[in-house]
Amino acid sequence: MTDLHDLALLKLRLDGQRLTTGRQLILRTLEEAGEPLTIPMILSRQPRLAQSSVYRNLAVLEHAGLVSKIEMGDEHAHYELGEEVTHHHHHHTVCRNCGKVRDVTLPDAVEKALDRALAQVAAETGFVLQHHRLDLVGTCADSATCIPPG
Amino acid sequence: MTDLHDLALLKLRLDGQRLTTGRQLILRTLEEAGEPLTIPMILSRQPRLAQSSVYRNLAVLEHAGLVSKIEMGDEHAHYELGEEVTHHHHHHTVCRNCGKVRDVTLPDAVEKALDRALAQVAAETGFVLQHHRLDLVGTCADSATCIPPG
DNA sequence: ATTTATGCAAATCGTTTGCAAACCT
DNA sequence: AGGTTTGCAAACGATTTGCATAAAT
Repeated sequence: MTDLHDLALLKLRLDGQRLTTGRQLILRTLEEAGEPLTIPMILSRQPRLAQSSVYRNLAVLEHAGLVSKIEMGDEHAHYELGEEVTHHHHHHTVCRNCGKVRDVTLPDAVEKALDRALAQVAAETGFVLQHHRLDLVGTCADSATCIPPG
Repeated sequence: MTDLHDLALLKLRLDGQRLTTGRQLILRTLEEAGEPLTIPMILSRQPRLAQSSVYRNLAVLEHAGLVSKIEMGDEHAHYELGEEVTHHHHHHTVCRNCGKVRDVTLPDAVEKALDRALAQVAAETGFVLQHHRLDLVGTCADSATCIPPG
């Protein structure tokens, strides 16, 4: 895996953006977490960061393709390093009880068959397919750690 | 297809709820639309309805399994008749330009293979899978009717 | 010196809620 | 007469924005 700092520098430059201290800190926080984080989670791990700057910087990082935003209805959106950074195509499980979002990977054969079927359906309707999102909705395995927020 | 009124009466009764005029009107509006509607769309089609009552009633109808809510990040949520009402298993295309949400159906074989793969993945991680959501993200075919909101 | 980023506080906007009046599929 | 639903207006909460200050990977 390419060094995150260098890749970030490159991708931000392509967008005419700088790799500031705050942006680096956000990227490192997401990298270390290894799972999707909400903004309150990022802020609690990095109290020096200002909330509004995190919102703004995540938008910049998302636009540069470094971060991907996972929106799950009403609660806080989750953020993680983008697939171009992690080289890891995946989907998400979402716990309806505690709200936790985790990465899951499908067998390659299934993913390919799905891609083909979606391209086919899109072609039939004329829809211009850019990508798809697949979420597994259910509840956590371990009720000891599955505690609703608030 | 069972008559919507009777099915609604039944399902709401099971939830200890009444089928009021407003709830009927919402259900008929969704039925006639034949596609997912946002609350502003429902209100513009039925100006007699009060916004807060529509929010409350959609929550009641969703709980009774008559309506399903489609949440797409920041914008208004979309609502449509539930699959138990329409007997029509499907997913959604979402236009990144105009925000429109449309129903799409996958070939049965693909859907079954996907179900199997997801059950397998869930079993491996212990996640208790209830259902999945699959969205095709892209842009509308017809640029003449694909106009961003606002 | 100039441009861009930051941090605070205020504004936005979809949605929810309190409460008194209306309803009674 | 009793419990539910409605409609209005106010509250909520995640996110965005205005503006003056501070950096400047």
